[in-house]
Amino acid sequence: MESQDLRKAGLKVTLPRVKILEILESGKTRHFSAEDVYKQLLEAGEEIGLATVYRVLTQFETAGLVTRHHFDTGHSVFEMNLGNHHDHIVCVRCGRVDEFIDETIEKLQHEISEKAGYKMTDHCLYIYGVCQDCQKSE
Amino acid sequence: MESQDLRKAGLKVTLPRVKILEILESGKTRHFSAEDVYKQLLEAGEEIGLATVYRVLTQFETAGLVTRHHFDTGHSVFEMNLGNHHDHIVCVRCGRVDEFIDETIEKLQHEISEKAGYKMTDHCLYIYGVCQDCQKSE
DNA sequence: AATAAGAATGAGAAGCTTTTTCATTTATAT
DNA sequence: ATATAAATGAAAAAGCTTCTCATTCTTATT
Repeated sequence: MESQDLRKAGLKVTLPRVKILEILESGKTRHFSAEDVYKQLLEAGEEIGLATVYRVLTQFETAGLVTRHHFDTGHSVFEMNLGNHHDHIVCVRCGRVDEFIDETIEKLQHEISEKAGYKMTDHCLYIYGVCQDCQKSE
Repeated sequence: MESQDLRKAGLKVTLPRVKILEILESGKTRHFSAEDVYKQLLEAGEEIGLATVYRVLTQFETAGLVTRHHFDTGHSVFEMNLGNHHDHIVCVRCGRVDEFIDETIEKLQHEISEKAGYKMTDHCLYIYGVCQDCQKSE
């Protein structure tokens, strides 16, 4: 039950928060802009304001439920935290996002951090490019 | 002479472009927001509009003279390309930025792009951590 | 169940960074 | 010197995100 997640995060169980959590967990996609979430809410007949969507997503981020990615496409993208780390490859034309994981790169990052004297806390690797579909329609 | 760089890039040699290039090359800092550049121009007594700063920086980016970084701070940061591509390791405490380059990672990124069907245009790898100084003063 | 207190929400305004518009100015080739 | 196409400045607009504030809802307490 999602309401437990909300309670654990110290958030009251309200309709907007439950609905947004449902969408994020629905699994249709994994990466949502605030606008994406807002549209899905409208389609589902829920009259929830965009401001609330942003507020709730920010709260979810603070609570560690979602991660916010700052892609170069100009808007933020939110993603449920499912515990499995991965990096992103983003289409600069259509905004499509794919995921990948490369163990070699992961290891190298730790080595690099050590060499530089840093205690690594996080990292993000974004590859930008033109996806297959967008290459066709050039 | 900077004007040669501009000509090579197919850009007319205009006062705004020369002045902005000078600032970027001044070496006081390596990372500038558009606002940073704009302020330095004002301090230098140059009446150059912010719109022009953005335009010129974007042109410089297209021309390969500068690289644009989308940090999580909400605005873009520009940096002169000195021919040496590198990635960034950022201290989450003090904001210190170090640079590094790892050829293996570079190669792997290209391979990953191909596998995913993308034509890679760019990438950015940020490692976040606590730098040596900040680890001491914990 | 009813109530009180505080938190959450919606709608719109506002804030920021960045881009666009358009009349005017400027660089460059002739 | 002149024509022409590009560049510029100022202001408006765009796009994403946050803030304000009156209203509504959740939750703990009667």
